[in-house]
Amino acid sequence: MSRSTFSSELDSFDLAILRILQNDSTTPQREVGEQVNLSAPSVQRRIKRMQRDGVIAVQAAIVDPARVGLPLTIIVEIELKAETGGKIDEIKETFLEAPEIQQCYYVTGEVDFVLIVIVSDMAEYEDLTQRLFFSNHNIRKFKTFVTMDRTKTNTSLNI
Amino acid sequence: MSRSTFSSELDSFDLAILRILQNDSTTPQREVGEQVNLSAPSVQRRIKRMQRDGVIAVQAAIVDPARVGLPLTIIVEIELKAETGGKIDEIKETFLEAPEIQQCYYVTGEVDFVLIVIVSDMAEYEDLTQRLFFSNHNIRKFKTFVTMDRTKTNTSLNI
DNA sequence: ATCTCTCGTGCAAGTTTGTTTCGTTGATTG
DNA sequence: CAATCAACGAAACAAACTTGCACGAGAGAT
Repeated sequence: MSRSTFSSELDSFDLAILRILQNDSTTPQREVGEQVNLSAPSVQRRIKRMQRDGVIAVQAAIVDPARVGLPLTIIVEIELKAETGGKIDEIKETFLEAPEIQQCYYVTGEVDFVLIVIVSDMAEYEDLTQRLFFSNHNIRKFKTFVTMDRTKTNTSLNI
Repeated sequence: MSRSTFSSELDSFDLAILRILQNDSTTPQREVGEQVNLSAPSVQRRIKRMQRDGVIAVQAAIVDPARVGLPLTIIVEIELKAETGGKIDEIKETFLEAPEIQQCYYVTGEVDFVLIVIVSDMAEYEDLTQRLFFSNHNIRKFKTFVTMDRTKTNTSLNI
């Protein structure tokens, strides 16, 4: 089995390694190697390359928000004003800077952005809406969905 | 500084450790210790406990979906039929089992579920809608938002 | 076909990190 | 005040990571 000439291409070994690490990144390289039939150094070189190339974005500890005082997950749909053309990047930047906004998607359809916000209580969310939504003249309106249950919050992909 | 008598409570050391690990879980315990003013064994004991107690859900490699052949992120809003009361758990189970569904939130408001789906192309998404949405008689309707840009897909919390 | 260049590999040695042990300290309680 | 308990750090130890090196397979050129 051989690697493509493009360094950014992944072969079946790389995918097998990713399948393991996206479920548990603490798995020792030796054990990963055993599962994919590769030596530990080889596994390490592949991981290093995938980190360098951005295939692996980060290795992170995923924290349960309810256990650190952030029991409220809120999904927000944002609709911009029609004439808001060149200000998209500006709005994205605003959302990127807000630590309460965990995820932000720029979407097609009836709305323009979908946000996932994680806060400690409704007061904090109200404060956020004042700072980021009501005071932003490019936002026509927004809709709030309070989540009752975080049924599934995976980080792994179907690879 | 002391720990509460409840083993599941977190003190400021624990939070400091989490702040580091949720951004980079490969940080050596020794280095974490230096940053929070604790010895490496102490850091380790706290990490172990937080893993055991579920404060740290998993440590995972976060993979860029576009780099592994999954360039399409789709957000789906699902509205159930009114009489669908006791079948919520059944529907949740369906979503939990589907590997293309990365996230699922059960929400209040105009819709009942918000899903984040990651697939390779529209054909795969259409297939998913047939299998999970159209064939499910508890679903009244669903709305699809195709994302143009994954502006922010953090896993870290504002702690 | 043969040569050569490149790339990835495994092994082994060396380095760093993670883990366990053990004695001490400080706070709490009887 | 003594006993108890929980958490700590230093040191010893085990495991994992990292690096250097030589080998072998595949690609391209002659």
